[in-house]
Amino acid sequence: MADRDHAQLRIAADLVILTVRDGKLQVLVITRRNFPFEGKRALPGGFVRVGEDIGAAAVRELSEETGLDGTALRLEQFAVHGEPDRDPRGRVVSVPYLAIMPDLPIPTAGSDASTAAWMPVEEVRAGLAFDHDLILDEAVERARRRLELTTIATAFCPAEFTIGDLRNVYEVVWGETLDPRNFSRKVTGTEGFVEPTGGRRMPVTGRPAALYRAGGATTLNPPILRQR
Amino acid sequence: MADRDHAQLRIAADLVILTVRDGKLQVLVITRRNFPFEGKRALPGGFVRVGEDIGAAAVRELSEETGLDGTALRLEQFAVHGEPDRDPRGRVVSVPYLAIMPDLPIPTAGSDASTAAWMPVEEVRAGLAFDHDLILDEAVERARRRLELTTIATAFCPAEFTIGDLRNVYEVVWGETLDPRNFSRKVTGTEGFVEPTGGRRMPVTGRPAALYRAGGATTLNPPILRQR
DNA sequence: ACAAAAGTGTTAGTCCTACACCCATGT
DNA sequence: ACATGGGTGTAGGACTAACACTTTTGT
Repeated sequence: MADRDHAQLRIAADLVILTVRDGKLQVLVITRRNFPFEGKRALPGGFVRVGEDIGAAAVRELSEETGLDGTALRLEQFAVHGEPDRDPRGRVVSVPYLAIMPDLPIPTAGSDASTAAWMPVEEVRAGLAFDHDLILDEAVERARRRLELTTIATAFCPAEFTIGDLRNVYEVVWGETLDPRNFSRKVTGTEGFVEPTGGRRMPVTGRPAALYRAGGATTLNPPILRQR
Repeated sequence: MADRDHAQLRIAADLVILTVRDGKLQVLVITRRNFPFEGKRALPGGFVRVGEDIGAAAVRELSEETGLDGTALRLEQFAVHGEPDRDPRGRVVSVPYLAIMPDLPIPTAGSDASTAAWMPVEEVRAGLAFDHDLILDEAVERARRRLELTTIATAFCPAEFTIGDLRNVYEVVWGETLDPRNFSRKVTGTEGFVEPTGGRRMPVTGRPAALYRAGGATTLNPPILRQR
């Protein structure tokens, strides 16, 4: 019935951390220092330890490889990849996590961390180690859907942001332009999406924009749907 | 860095197979014959073999335990559970799959299969082995969302069905009643959701209903949203 | 004739889109 | 004054919910 020869089976927790930076959707990647795919870019992540929870492993690996604090992020797990030959080291089942964060500098922490960097999703596409290109694509599609139905877009923004900042997130992630007037109304009219802080921000030129912080709601009703 | 003591780590593929039967949402469960939780109900599933794809293992276990052919089902993988102590036999990471099928009798195939049966979700709730109650809840919530955005409801129905049958699926899975008139228009007005077969079905009493088959579309645009 | 289920018409409301227009600032 | 981005008003269309009403059968 159950076979016992599982010596080589391991679980890896991998992370797709997305941000909007320089007007582009960017992903946090590291450069591998070891076999296999040495020198190639890959998603941050690593093996789950004995007795360690998978989500905890994701947070730990993120910290070790990039210096970021994963406990502050909403990590969302999505579909695993476990094809028997996806890793030349043996059977490795990858459990991927998606998180979204504002454009912060990567703390160039200790040993491993020096190679972590933001890279535009378009640039790394088809260039990552393992099946990480596929995992990245699935994460991006998931993030796009999440913008439709949840308030996660605020996670791309700093603590205080303008409606224009938020619209920029949607435009960059979806790759389409939105009407600023209608978007503004839709966001401010949705209970719990954003709350005015009372502050304002002066643009280089133009009328000052009101500042907002993320509201308490997590789901968006009605949803903000993409054009099809 | 990576530790090597993974002797006990195994992957299990578990299945949540849902149907609508006797006006209730039902799930396919087996009765366990072995340690642990012997005699308790559980979701069908079992350990992935060396060199075996996880999805293939799900199909194989479904066939072994229930006699059903999983290749005919759209299996959809959702969030894994890998807490270190979720299985008394050691570290087992469960990869759950959701599938939806019409109300068919369970083939009482060979040895293991005799215990497989449909059970109403409400009746098995809080009574399953391992953390299968939790996995079931997540699967049901996922199925509910799928009805909103995809044409998956037709998978609950036999090859030919009436609009009333389809409405009954929504009502049972969502646990709310829908207006038959508006539902009928919404479904027949959505390109690719259902196609008329030309046939009719006579109810016990009342006007005959036109028969339909599933159309080619998989996503539902516009979606059919639940009341909030 | 009646009950029951299927299906059509209609109306009022909500939401979305497009775009004209006004607002507030730096240069 | 003018360019620029922020924001409001508004009209037309699409979609929805609610429900009166008609159709088609078995008894």
